[in-house]
Amino acid sequence: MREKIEKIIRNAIKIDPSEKITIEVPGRPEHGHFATNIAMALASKKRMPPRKIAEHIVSNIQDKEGIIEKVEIAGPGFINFWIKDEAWYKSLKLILDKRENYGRQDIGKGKKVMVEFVSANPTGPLHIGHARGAAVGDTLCRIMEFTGFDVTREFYINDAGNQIRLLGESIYSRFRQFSDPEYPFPENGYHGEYVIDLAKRISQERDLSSMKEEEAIGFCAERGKEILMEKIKEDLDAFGVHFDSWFSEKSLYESGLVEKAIKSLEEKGLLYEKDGALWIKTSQFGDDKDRVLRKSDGQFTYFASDIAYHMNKRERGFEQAINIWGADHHGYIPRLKAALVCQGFPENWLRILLIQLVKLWKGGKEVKMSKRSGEFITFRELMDEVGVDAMRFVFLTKSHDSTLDFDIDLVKRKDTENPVYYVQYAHARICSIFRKAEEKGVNYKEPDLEELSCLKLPEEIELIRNAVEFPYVLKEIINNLEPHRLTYYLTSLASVFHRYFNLGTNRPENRVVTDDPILTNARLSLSEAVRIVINNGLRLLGVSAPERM
RNA sequence: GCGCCCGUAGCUCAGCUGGAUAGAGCGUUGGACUACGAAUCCAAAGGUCGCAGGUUCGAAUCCUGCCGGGCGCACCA
Repeated sequence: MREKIEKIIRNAIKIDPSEKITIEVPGRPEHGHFATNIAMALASKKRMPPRKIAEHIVSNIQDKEGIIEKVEIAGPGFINFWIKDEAWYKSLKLILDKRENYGRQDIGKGKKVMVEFVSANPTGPLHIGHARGAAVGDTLCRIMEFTGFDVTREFYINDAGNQIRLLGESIYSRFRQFSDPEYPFPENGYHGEYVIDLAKRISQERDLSSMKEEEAIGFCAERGKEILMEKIKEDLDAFGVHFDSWFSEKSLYESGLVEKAIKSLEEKGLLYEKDGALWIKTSQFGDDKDRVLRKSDGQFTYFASDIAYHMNKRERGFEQAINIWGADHHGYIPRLKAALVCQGFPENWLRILLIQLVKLWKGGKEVKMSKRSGEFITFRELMDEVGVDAMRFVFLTKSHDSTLDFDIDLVKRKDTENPVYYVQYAHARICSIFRKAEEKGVNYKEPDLEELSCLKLPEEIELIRNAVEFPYVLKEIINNLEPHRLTYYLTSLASVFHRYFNLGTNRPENRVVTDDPILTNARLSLSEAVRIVINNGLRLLGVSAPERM
């Protein structure tokens, strides 16, 4: 619908094709179904009063398809459009025809995109911050797939640094403490309960006491990492997040990709040696200063492997990379981007979405968490306590760049405080209407356009208008990488439906199921269309759409 | 000190990239079912959009400077 109006405007006045025309849904009904400010936007460029431009546009409008009921110029120069009911009925029919594919678009045109997210260190269980990243990342992926992108979900495993060594030391120390409580624990070791569990499990699998200390620590590190990765996979699986690929940092070293990356940078003259270390000239490309790739002790830094990793992403044919990171990594962005741009990567090849921190509340108090101190509530515990649907939905009700208060007691409540039930209830309610109709002997069938024309209530047109916004909402989400808009949209669609439904509470003639078979069928069609959109939307959120609650 | 994010109703947050009278949920007050499901709906009350300038026909939105809060500023990962 928007596209059609835009086309009509472009045909009515000469506009630079690059000029953007914003078409919005006005907040007040007397301003029409759609409005544009194009006349005001062009006023200064054309040196003409906006109302004059608007008049020019309006008088040149050619409505070949006959979708426009009325056009008005209002206020300083807005052009307001009213759409004919018939055009709305056609849109409604389109939803019914496309069903689970309604909203599917080819914005991406098959573009190969890698979305890397969660990427938690395998040194402990996932926590609530990871959960937020998982929810946002996975929903973004689902929406991108639905809009024509070829998406790969990847989890980057940081298994190369000394944190894995530290994990091994922590496990080994716990093992020794079983027999010798005085055995020292590593200074920055991992204190969580899970380390003790790992020590128990690993010592049952293998006789650690017969091994040399070094060997035992190495074994604990390797095995501990494996077990934790399994748990991470299980948790994500239960959350409905399935990665296509798990990429090990260690493998970058083993396959020589880090060396190769360094060599390539060297050939481009981007490296130099200073104080026994190898540096990269990122400061010339937007970073605060140059960075070390190889320390004076000969070890590569994490940054080196990260550069190699992103070069490898591109070599694997990805035309775009999206990384979803915790906000505490923001300082790292300029250097990574600089390192890629300096070797000729397109400016926006890598896009990074920062997810702000989550504050966990329980019993009216903030729960402070730290992996080192071992005081935390795990992702798994939360998921078991509040449920996947509520969790995924709540994480997407806030913009990703705003910190989020996650109140367990609140999210757990299965009542009106929880927006996920509001949307799910609308879905269940529609299913219930269909059950009721069947009980009454109504046979619902696909409507033709003619029949839909009995939908005359303003609330009915309003409902169609809201439902057909769905594809546009998805488009906006993709353009801005703001998946949280979907929950707002669904909540508002559910609201419009609930209001419509309640028209029938005291007035049977306004119910969906009435004595008039044609009207009933048309209203069932409308309800079905709403159900389809809610169902498609919830699917993209990874939230279930129950038929009963 | 420098950088990034946030500051909107009592609370938690949206605000369609500069538009018309700033929205939702919760909370408060008052209403609507012998039922197409009340997990819903209707109504009321509640705002100097952190502060001060600037840009223009027009600013919660863009720019500058302050003030608060969070997070970063390694030859760690």
